[in-house]
Amino acid sequence: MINITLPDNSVKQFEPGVSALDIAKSISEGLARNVLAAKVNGEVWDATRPINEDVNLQLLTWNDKEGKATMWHSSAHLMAEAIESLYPGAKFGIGPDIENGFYYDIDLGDRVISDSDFKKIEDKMREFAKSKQKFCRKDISKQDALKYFEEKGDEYKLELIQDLEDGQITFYESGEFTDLCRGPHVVDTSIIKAIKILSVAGAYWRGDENRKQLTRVYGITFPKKKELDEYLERLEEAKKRDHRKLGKELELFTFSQKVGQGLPLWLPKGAALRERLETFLKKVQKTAGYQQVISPHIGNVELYKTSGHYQKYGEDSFRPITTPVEGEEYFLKPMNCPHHCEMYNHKPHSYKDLPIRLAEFGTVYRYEQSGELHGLTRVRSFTQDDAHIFCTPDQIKDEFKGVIDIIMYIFKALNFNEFITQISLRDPENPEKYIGSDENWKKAEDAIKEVAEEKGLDAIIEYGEAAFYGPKMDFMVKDALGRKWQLGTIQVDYNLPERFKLTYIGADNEKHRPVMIHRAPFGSMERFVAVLIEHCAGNFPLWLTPDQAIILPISEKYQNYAEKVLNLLDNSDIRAAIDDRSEKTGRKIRDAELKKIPFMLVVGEKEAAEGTVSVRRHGQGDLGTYSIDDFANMINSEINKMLEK
RNA sequence: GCCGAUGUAGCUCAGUUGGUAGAGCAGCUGAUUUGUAAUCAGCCGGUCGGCGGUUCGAGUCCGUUCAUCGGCUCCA
Repeated sequence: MINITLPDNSVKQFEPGVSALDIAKSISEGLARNVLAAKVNGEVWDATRPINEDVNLQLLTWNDKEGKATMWHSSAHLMAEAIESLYPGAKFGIGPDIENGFYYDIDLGDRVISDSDFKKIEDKMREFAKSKQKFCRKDISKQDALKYFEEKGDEYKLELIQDLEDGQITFYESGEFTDLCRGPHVVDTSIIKAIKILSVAGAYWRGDENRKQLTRVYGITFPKKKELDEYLERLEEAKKRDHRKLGKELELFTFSQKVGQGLPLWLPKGAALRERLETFLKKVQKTAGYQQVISPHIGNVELYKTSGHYQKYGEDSFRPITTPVEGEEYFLKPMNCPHHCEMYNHKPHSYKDLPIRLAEFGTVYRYEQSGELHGLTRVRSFTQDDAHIFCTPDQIKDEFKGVIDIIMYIFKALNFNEFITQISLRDPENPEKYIGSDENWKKAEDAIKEVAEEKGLDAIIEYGEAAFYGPKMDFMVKDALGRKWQLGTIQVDYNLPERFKLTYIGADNEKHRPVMIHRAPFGSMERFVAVLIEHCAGNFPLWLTPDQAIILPISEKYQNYAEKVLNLLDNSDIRAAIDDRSEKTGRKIRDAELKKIPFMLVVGEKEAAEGTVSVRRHGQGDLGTYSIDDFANMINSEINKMLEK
């Protein structure tokens, strides 16, 4: 007999060779029906795989992340089987489960799959699912595995098998489909009840741009139709938060084909909102010892030859600007650092001057590939809330701390509670890839890790993700559809100080090389505003929102009073407007609600007589009558609370 | 840049097998003077993304190009 320890620490005894499914059955039939896989000593197994020794066992169902992953992975096989039967001779790359569903990369030869083919694939999958195909795991020798796919003529699987070790290779069979796969899988296909093919896209084999592009088909499945419907509904809801849609509806920004792709036009409301963000950050930075600077939008080619950007990116950039002078070339600036380096260089510096923190809302231009452009999150012209800190190696830690404080304060003021912190360090295997001394790198990397710890950041450490010029820390936030975008960034740079020959005179009266820290808490104004819109679904924090209140006179008779209220609010720095259309109050309220204006102030006979306003809050309804002072105080105290450090 | 899809009025969309465009909202004008999510009426508005082709005739078919969307690759 073997001992099976369950998650509640209870121990049950079974004959060797028992499967997780058998154990589930011994608990209840209902549980057995829902088991998708099992975690055996921490490793996810097929529920049917025999267990031959004492183990810790956790049964996995749809409620477990690994359970979902198992079902989606099995669904990928099911989809491949369906596609193979509909498109004979199709060759298969890889077909993993992903965060929401699964995909399979397929070489269809000359054939294409488009949206209109989804239904027949779904139908075929449903047909196979119903037939209760069992997933059978089979150990196979490398030689036999190669032989199988040679006969099938699938060069992708052959390539994958070449990289595997003999003795470690398994096949899974379900119905007519056999796949190279390490598993695990669900017991049989009948658990897959609701099926949706979501989209099709091109994807390079092994992620390599120079290799063949396969057809990637995305899908998702659920054990119940209701769950699929809910998922699709959630997707629809998420699309309503899309910053491109809201940006248009709220008249924040627009694009014009005539102006050019990826070149955002900030409309009055959007520009005002952005300016408030900039003013807010400028104020914070002033307190933190930054100095604002301004540099031009173009720079001589020599600047970028010095910085090294010309050699590396010259060809993929906007083309140089030529002048009447033969051979003279300028570039639109793709970053602000070289300009700031030259500012540092305008005079000699003492160690007593450091750290020097130069900040600029600097607009930069980068020729992103056309397929990369995406609303405000990926554009060709954007404004970085940039700053460069020139300091000694020993000051890195304190400077990092200071920047993190700024970023955390910003995130708090904007209700960003969920973000991902990533620390990117050297690849320990290839230290020669990086510029700067080993000693300095170690100092900086340790400083970053320590600061993250001290600040209580739950940071992910990625080795090998550092730039060649220094380690960095990035802050990422997800958009409405779960796509990750990098916002804030803090990067150490040993390269540019070298290239620009930056120096300071130390206490020893010798010249030393300062370290440069690039940092941008927002990242770029464009991307930040985009993510912010999706985050709050257009309901901006009160201090930031375009119109904080709208005054709704009941009729023309109260227009004068409405103007008086507007004036008084203006005196209290509250942004308000009057809806003086000859519409019914219900209509004005409806329109104000749709415009997501936080406060609606209804004024009529009673309010005019008493000098009050009748307050309605967006999404909440009537709050009752307030004196104008009380209302102004309410708004301002709410704002002050949000902006508390 | 690559794969797939989409492009009709400011916005959201309709437009049967090819017979030179239609709705709602927005806008304008007028009436209405209104109390917590849409008052009524009239009017204006489109070289159907651009260019080329097939056809007696193209929003509808074909080619090409531009832009957008979903991915891939990229992101100093």
